[in-house]
Amino acid sequence: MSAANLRARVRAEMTEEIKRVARRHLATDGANLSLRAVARDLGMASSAVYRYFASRDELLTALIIDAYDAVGDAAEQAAAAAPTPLDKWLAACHAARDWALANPPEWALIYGSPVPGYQAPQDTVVPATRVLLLLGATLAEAHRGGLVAERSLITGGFADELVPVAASFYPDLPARVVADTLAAFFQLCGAISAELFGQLNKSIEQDRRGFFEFQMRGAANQAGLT
Amino acid sequence: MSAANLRARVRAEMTEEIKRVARRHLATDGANLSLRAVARDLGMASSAVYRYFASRDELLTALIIDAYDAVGDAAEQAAAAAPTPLDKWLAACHAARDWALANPPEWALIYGSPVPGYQAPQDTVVPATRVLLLLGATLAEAHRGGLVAERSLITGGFADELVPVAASFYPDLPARVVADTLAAFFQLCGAISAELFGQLNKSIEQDRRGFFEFQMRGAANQAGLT
DNA sequence: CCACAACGAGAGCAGTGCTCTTGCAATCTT
DNA sequence: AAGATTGCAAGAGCACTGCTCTCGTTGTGG
Repeated sequence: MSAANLRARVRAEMTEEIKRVARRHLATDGANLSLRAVARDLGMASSAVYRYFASRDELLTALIIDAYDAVGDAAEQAAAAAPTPLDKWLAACHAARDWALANPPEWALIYGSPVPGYQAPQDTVVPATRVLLLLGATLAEAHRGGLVAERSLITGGFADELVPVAASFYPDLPARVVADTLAAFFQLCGAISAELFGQLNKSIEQDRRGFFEFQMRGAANQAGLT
Repeated sequence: MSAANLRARVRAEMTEEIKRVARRHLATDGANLSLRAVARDLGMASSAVYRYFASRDELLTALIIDAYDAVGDAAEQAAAAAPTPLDKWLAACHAARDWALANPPEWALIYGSPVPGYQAPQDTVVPATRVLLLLGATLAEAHRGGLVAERSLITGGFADELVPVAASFYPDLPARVVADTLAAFFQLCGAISAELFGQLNKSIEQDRRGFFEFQMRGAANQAGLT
């Protein structure tokens, strides 16, 4: 049955090869990468690429899902290797930052401004939440272990909206901690994007990692994790 | 001498008109707006636009500077009308968010992923720092009034890098507060971008403003401002 | 063995940023 | 006021883009 697999195998390899070259082009062209340029690099006609991806957006979607999974993998592995919840927290944050620094255009693709005219399909929402869920799981573990300090209750309607959404993942987590998880995740994204997109242009050159950890310790502290 | 002003006046109006139409196109096309489409909307040849902006990037730069100034104005005015430092802080944050919600593509232009191939010229750095400087000034004022709580000293080389940069703006502000100002600014950007770019897609629908204020109060609290 | 589906290549369409040339109107100089 | 100069708008054109269609070819399942 090797003959039966030939086409499928070649197709899979070709798909991966296209994505690899597209990732390379992402570095220079950003979100508006040129399908023709990718095809040219592969020595094939541009129309042939459409046998593998129905449109440029579909190729972008594949890259986006891969990126979400890559940063999710990195963060989860780093967290798994750390002993305490706070260590897991910091390890996950650093892993996300390290991945972003190693793959800037892909970070921009998933956490930067949305590509104009591109509508993210449903396939992307699950991988997109992995890092957030990891932070939440870390906080939930710490909460079960009594490591999350109590703080003032939150006021406002957003807590009532947030709890039912989080209930399926962390049934026993108070609304305040859920809100802090989401806030911390946004802070993580903000810190990495700011560094990556040049917001702290010349203010900190050397110890950017230290400043990042300062911020993430602040986020953990704000959530009550010590 | 009205004749002498005619050309200059028409040119200024035309420049403003081009930017206005370009801003409108920004909403649909994002950063890769079409100069030809802008020209078409204005009823002129695409080549004529090049009399006003040497390239698409130069037009983008003009829009970026305008956007920085607009959000800076909004935040400064809001802060000026507030009594206490914490009120100023929250007012500035809400003003920035309100502006972003009213002008999403322009927010994406300045705080989203950088436009591929676009190198921000030097003209943009001063207006880009206005909101950050406003947060710093608010904290500095609170610090002079003894309203900033003392916290643990920061460790790491980033403090030594940060202080000389901040010294020209806030001579008497401790390194810890400077670091918290920068962190808070990143948190502000992260919170707005996350909301705007769809990160909290379906988790909070109604009280997004409340959740934003929750985050910004957290940032202020983290900086020691109560 | 053969029908069929998958595939690659090429031409073609409408659109893009940008340049160059051409003609015209406004401004400055004498 | 006449002439020189400059600013401006328009059009053609180049190289590029995403995408579609058609046409041979080649691997695959019945």
